[in-house]
Amino acid sequence: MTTHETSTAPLGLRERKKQKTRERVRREAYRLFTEHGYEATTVDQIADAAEISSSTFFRYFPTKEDVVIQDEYDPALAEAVRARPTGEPIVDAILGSLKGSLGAMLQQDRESLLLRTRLTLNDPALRARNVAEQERSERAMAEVIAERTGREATDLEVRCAAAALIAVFTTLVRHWVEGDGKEDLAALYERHLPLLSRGLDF
Amino acid sequence: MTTHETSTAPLGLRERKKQKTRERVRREAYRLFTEHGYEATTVDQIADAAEISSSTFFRYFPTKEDVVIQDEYDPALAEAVRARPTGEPIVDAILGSLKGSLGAMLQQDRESLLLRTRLTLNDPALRARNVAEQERSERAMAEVIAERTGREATDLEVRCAAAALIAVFTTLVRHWVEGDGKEDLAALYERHLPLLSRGLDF
DNA sequence: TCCCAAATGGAAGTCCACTGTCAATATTTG
DNA sequence: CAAATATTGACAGTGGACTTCCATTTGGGA
Repeated sequence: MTTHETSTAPLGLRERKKQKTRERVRREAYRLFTEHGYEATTVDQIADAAEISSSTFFRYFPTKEDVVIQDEYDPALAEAVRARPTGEPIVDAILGSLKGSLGAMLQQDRESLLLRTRLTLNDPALRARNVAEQERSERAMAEVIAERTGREATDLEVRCAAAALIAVFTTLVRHWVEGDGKEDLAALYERHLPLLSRGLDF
Repeated sequence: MTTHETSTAPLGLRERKKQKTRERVRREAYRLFTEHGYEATTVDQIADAAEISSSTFFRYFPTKEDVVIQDEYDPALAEAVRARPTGEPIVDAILGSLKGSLGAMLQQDRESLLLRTRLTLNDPALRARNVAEQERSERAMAEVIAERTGREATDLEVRCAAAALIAVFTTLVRHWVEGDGKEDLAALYERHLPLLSRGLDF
């Protein structure tokens, strides 16, 4: 499940239409982006494909960049980790979470994750956006670690740990994408995350 | 020393002038960027400040982004690590390098590093560029680790380690910049890098 | 059913990065 | 010094993201 349903009143026709349009625009945008690249695709083309005017496009998305979402798996991960017992080491807690609902989530969104990641990894213009997301992930992770250890989230040690964790995540996802998603992402985590808990023995 | 002097024939007036101009443009660009931000500064303004026409600007720099240099400390680090004894664990090797010429280099470029880092950290448009640099750093680091351990640089384990290292570097530099460079960067490395070698004990 | 507010399309317009051309000027070379 | 060559400025584009405005359409409530 990708979208957070806000507890839902019957939702009139108008709203439903808007939602449809929003989805359609995104779908077409992604299609064009993967076909021709992000930069090479103009807003006009997206608008045409989605059968709206370009002014309407900007009513839905403040900028072209905003079409590219990022439904934050890492914050979701942070959330999942929160549910784990406090004594458990952080790496174990993460791996534990992956076996639960989070793993299912990953499987479900596999296609779209693959697509989006490939885009943000390859298209320079999208990277900036991605970096911002990554920072949020780092902060979220730092907060979880802080909660679990009674330290401050701003503690340099904690920030470093969070950064290292997210960096490994990213590396694994990148590897996974490079292999067209054929490998099992969860297995990659299980195999390589312990590197950080046992220490770099190089 | 920031620029690599190519072994130098007497270098005519024409060349000397070009070099001057190049420097002037960059200097003015940086000044304007820090004053008003990267996006908010137009090429015309830079050209005016540097007293050239905007067409000349583009003769010197293919794109506006290209004005922002990045003299790659991390690859330099990789180089320094190469000089260390092979048996030494990677983290120790890095810390060892910092005490040598690399440390001096950091001190020397302190101001400009501070300036540039602040820029690339705060200005979304510059991040993309930065990310590319970071990837190069990761690859360079991965290669060093590979050399020292007889593994492949493409080994996932190696890539993860390199990514984690660079991530911690970045975190430390960011912290350093946030504190206006008042702390001792080398000391930060010494204090926090061991986190990775002893393992995340959270 | 009728009216209002919201959503849309269309067109014209702004801003800025970047390109192409050409004539003027500066440097080099012989 | 003169001819050849390189560098520059001025100027007029182009393309694409984003804005503004207004007339039209559409959905929702009375």
